[in-house]
Amino acid sequence: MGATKTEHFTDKQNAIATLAKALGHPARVAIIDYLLKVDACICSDIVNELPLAQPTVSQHLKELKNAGLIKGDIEGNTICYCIDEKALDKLQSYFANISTKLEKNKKDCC
Amino acid sequence: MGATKTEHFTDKQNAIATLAKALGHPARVAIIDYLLKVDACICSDIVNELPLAQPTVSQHLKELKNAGLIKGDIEGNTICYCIDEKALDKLQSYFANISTKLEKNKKDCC
DNA sequence: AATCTTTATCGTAATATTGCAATATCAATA
DNA sequence: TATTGATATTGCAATATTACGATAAAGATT
Repeated sequence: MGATKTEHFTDKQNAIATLAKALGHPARVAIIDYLLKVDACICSDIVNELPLAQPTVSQHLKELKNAGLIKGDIEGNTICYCIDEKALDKLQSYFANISTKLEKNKKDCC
Repeated sequence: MGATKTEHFTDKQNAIATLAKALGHPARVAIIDYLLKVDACICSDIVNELPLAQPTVSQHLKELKNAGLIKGDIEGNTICYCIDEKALDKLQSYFANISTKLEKNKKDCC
């Protein structure tokens, strides 16, 4: 085996898992951090910013894009990547919701 | 290769990546969902709840525990797993912070 | 003590991820 | 049009993840 059994879970669970997985690598977290920092959508000095070879960075960008966390527009011979707010909003509200529930329950086991 | 180059990233980036990675599988999202739903720290009917074999569930629980997302206490011959608020708070504030920054920048590229 | 119940571990097969060198692509510029 | 610069793709090696059957461990029950 080795393949995730996605079909047995709800769409929502799969959606969160996909987004979380995309952020499950420090390089990809670093890319998001960088895109937030340079508040214009500066393109890929990302390669210079990261301690990884260009093909590796390109691959990480692709994964972030597939997951919907970033979008990229061609702009001449470079590409302008930027954060896709929708995906991050989804994550934000997911965790905010969890925090609310945890606050309410306030059980003291474990 | 194939091993993540964690040493090149910041502690914070690695910390977020570790937590996100732990949620990067629908079964583990489902486990968190379940622990939230049963508002007592009910133990492992989790196995019955999930479409996976017991050793597989046990492995997923171990990963959530290693990442710090859940904690488990032995209680007789069963184990009481429950959500570790600290980790979820960390995620919640990470994404809340991102949302705030996105709100502020409101750039319209891409 | 023998058995049951619950959970963990081991071993292993299938598959996915990570990383990079080499190469391709393609728009801009000389 | 030949070259440069930015990005993507291919191919491959190393490693990690996912899943589960078999088995182990250990408290509870008979």
